[in-house]
Amino acid sequence: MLDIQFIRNNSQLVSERAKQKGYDVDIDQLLGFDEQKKKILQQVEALRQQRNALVDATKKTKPNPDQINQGRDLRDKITNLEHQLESISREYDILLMKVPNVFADDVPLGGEKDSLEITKFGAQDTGAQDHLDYMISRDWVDFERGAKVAGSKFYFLKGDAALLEEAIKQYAINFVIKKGFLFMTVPHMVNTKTAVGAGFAPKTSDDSNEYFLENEDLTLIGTAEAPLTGYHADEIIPEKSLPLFYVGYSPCYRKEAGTYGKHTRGLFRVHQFNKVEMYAFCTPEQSQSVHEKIRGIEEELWQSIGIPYRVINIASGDLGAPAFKKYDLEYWSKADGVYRELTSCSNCTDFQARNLNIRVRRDNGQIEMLHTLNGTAVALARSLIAIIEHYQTDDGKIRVPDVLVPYLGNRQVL
RNA sequence: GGAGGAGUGCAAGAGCGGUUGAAUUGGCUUGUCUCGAAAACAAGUGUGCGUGUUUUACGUACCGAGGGUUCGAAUCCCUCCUCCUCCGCCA
Repeated sequence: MLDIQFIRNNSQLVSERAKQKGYDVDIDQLLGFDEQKKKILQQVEALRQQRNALVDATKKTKPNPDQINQGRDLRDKITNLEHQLESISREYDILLMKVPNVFADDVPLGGEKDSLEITKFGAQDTGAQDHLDYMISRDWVDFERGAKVAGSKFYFLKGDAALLEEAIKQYAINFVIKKGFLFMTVPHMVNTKTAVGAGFAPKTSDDSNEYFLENEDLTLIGTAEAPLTGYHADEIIPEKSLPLFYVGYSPCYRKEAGTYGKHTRGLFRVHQFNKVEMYAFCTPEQSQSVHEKIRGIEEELWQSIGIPYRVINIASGDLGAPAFKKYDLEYWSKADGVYRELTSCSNCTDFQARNLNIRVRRDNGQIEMLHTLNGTAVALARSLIAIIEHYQTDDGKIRVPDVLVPYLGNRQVL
């Protein structure tokens, strides 16, 4: 969520940015609730003050009947006002949670097509066999049996494809560790507080991309970003220990309902995939450079694997609620002759941090919200697509990218 | 899953209806002392919200979470969560 103080002082901007992100929120109504809430709170506190004074006066002696009656009267008034406060607070909270983060000045306005290309790597060759056809021909993937045991868009990876996935994972984790990130495994389910705090839809929402567990306050994670965001919830971190860099590995579960019209062939959009995710906690003044650093790691990593790509600065309408700025790295599909999303990194500024109460204690003792950032190192299913499209040999094999050779028992070809 | 115990400030740990925002000890910060350090001594040391002459101040809330009882709750009652011990089960 945003800081109410910030919304009070910048209501025009917040309202405009929300619209440009494609969110419909009534800032004036929110500020109205804010005013009412404040007014009632002041009344409640004045009454509490009276009550405390009364109690104070009767500390040494037993209260007389008159004082007890006064106390009863105060109690009833306070209870009554507290109920009012509670109901207004509820509406206020709902509205406040709906306000999306603002975004950076250099974020292009508009929708998916308005995202701006920033940089490009490698050639835009064509003529590769489609990954799904190829993998089926090698008996590397089985969607039919995936559907049998779970449902459509579930799959088994088999043989060398599964080994290749493990190799990419190991390579990526080691790559990112060398950049100063601490490797962690994470819970694959999170409670509602954590899920919503990280910016994911709650169970009550009907357009959620998440899987929920019956009779439990648990959501299957769609990304390790969720547990990693919650890792430092309700903590105050000393300034000198920031920035903190973590890299998590986890499966990602996504319903992907209502993805009609989106590219869904093969492994590109599935209900479950594995991902190596970078995460950072830092001070507000560090977050821009940390964002560039994470983007730089993604580029370096994918260059080292030898996959052509471009980086785009995501347009406002595609940013989502938490992101202040987002880069996507899109690999060049040699089979289809288009760029497609491979990784993504976002600066969420203090939006997630405020939800989960994650703060920094400055060297001078001051306390404020810190900033959080996340970025994909490798999303394994899509990584397989990219490699299989770009490393097909003339005799129908897959040449192993040089950097992955040590992770495949020194095999050069699969 | 069953039985029992416990959750208090940075940490350990007291308090079990009013004098407790919270004893005591340790940690940390500052000061005295010292060439410096240690030791000793002294003082300080939470967070949110609101008000204000917005650096000193005042009010209010917070003792796992949420409800309740009461004139008054860290203290009593209820529900939930977490941790520990024992039993069961199990990779």
